[in-house]
Amino acid sequence: MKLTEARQQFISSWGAFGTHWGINRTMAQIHALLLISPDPLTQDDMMEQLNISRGNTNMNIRELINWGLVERVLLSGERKEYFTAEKDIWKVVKQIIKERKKRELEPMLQLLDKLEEVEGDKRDKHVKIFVDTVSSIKKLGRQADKTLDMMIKAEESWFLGTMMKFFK
Amino acid sequence: MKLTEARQQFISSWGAFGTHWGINRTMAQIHALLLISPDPLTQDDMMEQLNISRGNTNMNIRELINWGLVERVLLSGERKEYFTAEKDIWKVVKQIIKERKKRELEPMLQLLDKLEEVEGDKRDKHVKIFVDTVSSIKKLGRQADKTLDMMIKAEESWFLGTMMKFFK
DNA sequence: ATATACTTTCAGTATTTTTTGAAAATTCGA
DNA sequence: TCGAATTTTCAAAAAATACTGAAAGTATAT
Repeated sequence: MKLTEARQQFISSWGAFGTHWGINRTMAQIHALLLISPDPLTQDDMMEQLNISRGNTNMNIRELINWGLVERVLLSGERKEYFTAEKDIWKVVKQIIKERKKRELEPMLQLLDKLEEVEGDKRDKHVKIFVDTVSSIKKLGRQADKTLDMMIKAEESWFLGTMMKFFK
Repeated sequence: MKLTEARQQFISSWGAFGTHWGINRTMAQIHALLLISPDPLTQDDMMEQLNISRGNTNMNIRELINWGLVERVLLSGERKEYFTAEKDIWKVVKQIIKERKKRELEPMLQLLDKLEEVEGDKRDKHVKIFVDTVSSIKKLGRQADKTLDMMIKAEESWFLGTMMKFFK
């Protein structure tokens, strides 16, 4: 397979993959493009390579910056802004975990704390199953939260090495 | 907080949560409703409690069954079909991991295998970064695949217990 | 100061996804 | 075998989401 075709496939699959995980196609594609670009790109480069409008490009770059996956680079002597993505995949994964944990897991745990305090007699089976369900989700959620914290702090080598032995 | 309100909040947040993870709102809400229902429900029960149409209910129940999260129950002497969800959250999580792994991670790894074999000279920096990116995603993906396999096989007690010690 | 190069915004439009509801299909008891 | 109860399907409608492009905003060089 030629590089051009392979790049095309990579970008388009990364986009499709993203949509299964609640990330919009364009954002994932811009990220993919930057991952496989040896040098920083401008907005115009991305517009051209992905066939998308200026507005769309701009919005999604900003979003990627908010997620901590892309950053602005200033090239000396250049007026234009350039963008680049973190290339270390382990760091990328950790960053995504960090953000999703903050945006989704933590608020969910807070809600569950509130819901667990529902009024009512646990002898009522509706109350019982509600409280039991909420408690058990909370328990697992808290464990996940801790585990992910550790992953965020871990080095790839430590993580892969130890996990491998651990899980044989 | 009253049970009715708490249930409402639980269902609606579970739905919103789902949409952040590529699961449609109704499917997540039906699942939530079944999780906190002590007894099996009929389609009509769900339609009424969630205010959704028959078609929508039917389609999403089927989808939940495909995901292995809900099953049909036959109540003796009843013509109608009843449905119930697995209540053990650890099992639910394992089932979701299993399905997403099969549907998404595995096909992704297959694609990466193909893309890694791109033609071209690695002294070309475009070829080099492409191959390096694909390889490193593949490496991490394979590790995730193995780790998730272990989780799927593990018991909750083993998992939580050992993970806790492991991660202090 | 002004012109120019570049970036950001956002109302309107397009696309995709989800939902509806009525018709068709199926199941089951009599 | 018939017919009522129930489930399934799917074309059309609605809702949600994403994208465009032109105008407004900013920064920089001269």
